[in-house]
Amino acid sequence: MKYQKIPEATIRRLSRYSRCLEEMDEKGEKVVSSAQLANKCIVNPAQVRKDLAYFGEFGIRGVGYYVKDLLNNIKKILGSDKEWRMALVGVGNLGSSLLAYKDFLKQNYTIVAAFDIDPPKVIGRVSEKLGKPVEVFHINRIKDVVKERKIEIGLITTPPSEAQGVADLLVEAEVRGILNFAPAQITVPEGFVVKDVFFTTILDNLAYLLSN
Amino acid sequence: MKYQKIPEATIRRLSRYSRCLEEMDEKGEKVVSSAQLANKCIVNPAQVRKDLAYFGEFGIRGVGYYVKDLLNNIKKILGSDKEWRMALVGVGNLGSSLLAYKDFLKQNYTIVAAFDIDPPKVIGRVSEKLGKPVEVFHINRIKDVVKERKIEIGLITTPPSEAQGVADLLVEAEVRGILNFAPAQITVPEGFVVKDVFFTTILDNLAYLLSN
DNA sequence: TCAATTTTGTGACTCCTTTCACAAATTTTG
DNA sequence: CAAAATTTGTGAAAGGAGTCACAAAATTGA
Ligand SMILES: NC(=O)c1ccc[n+]([C@@H]2O[C@H](COP(=O)([O-])OP(=O)(O)OC[C@H]3O[C@@H](n4cnc5c(N)ncnc54)[C@H](O)[C@@H]3O)[C@@H](O)[C@H]2O)c1
Ligand SMILES: NC(=O)c1ccc[n+]([C@@H]2O[C@H](COP(=O)([O-])OP(=O)(O)OC[C@H]3O[C@@H](n4cnc5c(N)ncnc54)[C@H](O)[C@@H]3O)[C@@H](O)[C@H]2O)c1
Repeated sequence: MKYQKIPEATIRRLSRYSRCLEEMDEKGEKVVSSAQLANKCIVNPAQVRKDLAYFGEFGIRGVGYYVKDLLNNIKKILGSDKEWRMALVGVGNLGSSLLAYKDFLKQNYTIVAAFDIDPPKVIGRVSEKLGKPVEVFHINRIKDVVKERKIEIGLITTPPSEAQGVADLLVEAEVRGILNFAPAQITVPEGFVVKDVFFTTILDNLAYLLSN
Repeated sequence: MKYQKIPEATIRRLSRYSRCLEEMDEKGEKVVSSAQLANKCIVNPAQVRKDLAYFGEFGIRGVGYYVKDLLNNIKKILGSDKEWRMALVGVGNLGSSLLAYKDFLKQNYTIVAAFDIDPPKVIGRVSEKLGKPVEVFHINRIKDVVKERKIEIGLITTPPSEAQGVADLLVEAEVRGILNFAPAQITVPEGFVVKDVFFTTILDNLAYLLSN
């Protein structure tokens, strides 16, 4: 297998396979064929095999894939085998809900600090709903805390007008990955990555499909 | 311009153009070229023109596009010129945050009813933070209320184990569009549409990009 | 042991999307 | 008014991504 550029869609599907394999593993299923996995994930079986083939040969001809083994391999590929430490900026509506999101606990993504600019939200506040509470700091402490807590991903849940400013702070603090929930186009230097979660874009998409 | 199948990516970009044009309009900008719009949206100028050309000729050669006019046209294409009435199912963490999301008020998407299965969340409850409060009903009333309030889109914010069941109820109530936040693969009959918002998929994506 | 069966991995093909490049339309300038 | 400048709309080319089809590898069963 020689090197090729890997399509972004492949990565998205790997994440899907990962979720399905986890379910299968929980059910105690040992082996899965590309056809079964494809069926569960609603894709083409050849697509499953091709996606996996970008990264190696994980299956056994005539048999299929060992669920646990394939799951581990996919996690290693995605980098979701390691613990990712995240910071949340903007402890408002959405931010609070993310802080209280219990499933993060079960997964390899953890919010280890939160930031806000509004003193009432900051002073002594921790998110109580979690087993392990999350401290809320004033935004002006972001650089220190990021360094101290080895934060690698930032979640932006401030109003859109603040998003670029917050992104700049995260970049300055060398947080290389940003997940942006504010509906604003933000730009970061080479070497940094932003992924957007735009509810409205998805709703517009739905609206289009329903209208046509 | 003859009919062609329109790429999904084109629809996503139209939504992006729409957001940018709205900003420009607010700033009072009257005219925009494909190059300027492309620059703002970080795409290729030819892409902008081609995307628009699927639907008609909206520009003037040598001039560009009238901001207001183009914005209206894009909204008409997306179906985001009309009011969309939505129901939210699952008034937990995330659900409450969506109910309190003020920007929905400014936009053409409105949550007009919410549902839950947990009586304490239902009885007499309304979401107070909004100017116009949202009533929370017991899930067993969904069919009536959907009909009565002419609901066209459903938001699923229940635990993943309940997502398919809720989707089935929405389908039965003839809600043709579903926005699913629960990390579970749900299926609906022909003629219905599901869009997923999987936080973990996006985080996996970030993790992959940061690891490689 | 060997034929039949299963299922992977992958080259070739098809289909779809993006980018390029330029004629056509319009405005601006001299 | 004509030439220069601008910018759209679009056919053609290039580039990616998805599907097909089959050889290769492994298992099963007689
Ligand atoms: N609430 C939702 O369900 C929802 C849904 C989709 C998108 N969004 C988007 O998510 C973002 C947050 O939405 P929300 O409803 O939680 O808003 P919110 O107003 O409740 O919260 C915003 C928070 O950001 C803080 N903040 C403002 N400027 C800051 C800065 N410079 N540094 C640090 N913190 C700062 C505010 O103090 C506040 O606590 C918005 O951009 C919104 O458009 C929200
Ligand atoms: N909280 C977040 O920030 C977040 C982030 C990403 C994804 N999600 C996903 O969104 C979903 C909701 O998360 P949450 O944190 O709000 O959970 P939650 O437990 O706080 O809320 C779930 C709500 O659904 C209700 N419910 C359960 N079964 C129901 C049914 N059959 N019909 C109607 N209502 C029902 C419950 O009573 C509860 O109020 C989950 O699937 C979660 O994985 C949440």
